Amino acid sequence: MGRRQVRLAVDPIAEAVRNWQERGWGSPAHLAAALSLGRAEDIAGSAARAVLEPLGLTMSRHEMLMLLYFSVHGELPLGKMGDRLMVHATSVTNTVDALERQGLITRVPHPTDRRTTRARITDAGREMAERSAATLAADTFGIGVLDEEEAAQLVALLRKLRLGAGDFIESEPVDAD
Amino acid sequence: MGRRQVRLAVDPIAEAVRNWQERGWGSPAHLAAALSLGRAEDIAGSAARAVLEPLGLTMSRHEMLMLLYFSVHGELPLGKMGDRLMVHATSVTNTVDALERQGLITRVPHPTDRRTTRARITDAGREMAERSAATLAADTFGIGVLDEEEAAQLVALLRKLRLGAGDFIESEPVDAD
DNA sequence: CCGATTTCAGTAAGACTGATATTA
DNA sequence: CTAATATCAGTCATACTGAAATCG
Repeated sequence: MGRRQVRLAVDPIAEAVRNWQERGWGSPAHLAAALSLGRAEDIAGSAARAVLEPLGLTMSRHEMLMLLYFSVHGELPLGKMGDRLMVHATSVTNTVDALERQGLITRVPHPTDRRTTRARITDAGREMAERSAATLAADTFGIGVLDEEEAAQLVALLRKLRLGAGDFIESEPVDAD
Repeated sequence: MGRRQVRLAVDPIAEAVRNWQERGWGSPAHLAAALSLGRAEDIAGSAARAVLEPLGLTMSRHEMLMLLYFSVHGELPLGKMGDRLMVHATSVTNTVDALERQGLITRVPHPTDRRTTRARITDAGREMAERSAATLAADTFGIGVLDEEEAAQLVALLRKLRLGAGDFIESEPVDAD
């Protein structure tokens, strides 16, 4: 997970942009942005994984656990979770297996549709969710060098990207009251 | 690679932020930024992988190929490549194996230090590098919804993040002349 | 019979650990 | 002898495909 940490003497992205321009391969703004996204995700992701690992969680497991934690009845069909987390059905099975082995969730049969199975978060799962969330927050999700305004700018830029990629449907912004 | 594509009715990140605030778990700006980074990388990464896959390349292989393509003599020691690409030595071995199998690079012995091996890009490798680079650029690296100014803003924000994480050493900005 | 839901078996790429051979 | 370099064997988490079982 993550990548080897070696401090480089020059910014490799700036260098890639320079090379790109020298060959006349078109505007490098999007190249630099794409490369930056990859590195930034690795930075934030590595920090998150480092926090989660001693808790016995991976990113996938943590995401599923939080999804269940915030669900209305602490319980969701596996298929719904696959949609929400945007992962394959087989990956859902794997992740549910892992979390169930850890006692953080349990599989419960759907009362009416006997094809479907639901996952339900356990008390231990709730405790774990609160603990991992608090630890991640205390670590500022690995991006604490950005202040709140910069983080907000980042979110706004990336929201346009996500919207353009069809990640979700545009809707009225809901202010927390 | 990538994740299952299902258009959601609401922005899952906005929802996570709302849940976060309701529990009083502190300022959600960094949460939203971290989640956005993950999704954005997935969007750009999936687009890149979709372009590279029909060429027989993965991200790792493509990065190594471009590194060699832009190197002064088309040739680098494996260890140096590991530093530059920030991957483990064993991963370098794997990637070099794959590219060599494809005839895009060859292993050449180091003339003086017989411990080290160098990878050299072949003519076929150069053609492939130019082809994959051109195709990725034509695809705007999967982030074409952003205009050049937005891409530049993104790069600037993420540069601060990378710098803070010790990705590279700050140095004088080099304007392309 | 058709389609939805979940699971299983198997494959692949990647990151890692630990051990090993070679050589500076 | 010690450190550096590269490789190998094996493990792990993840993503995927194709097939199967169950059931509406």
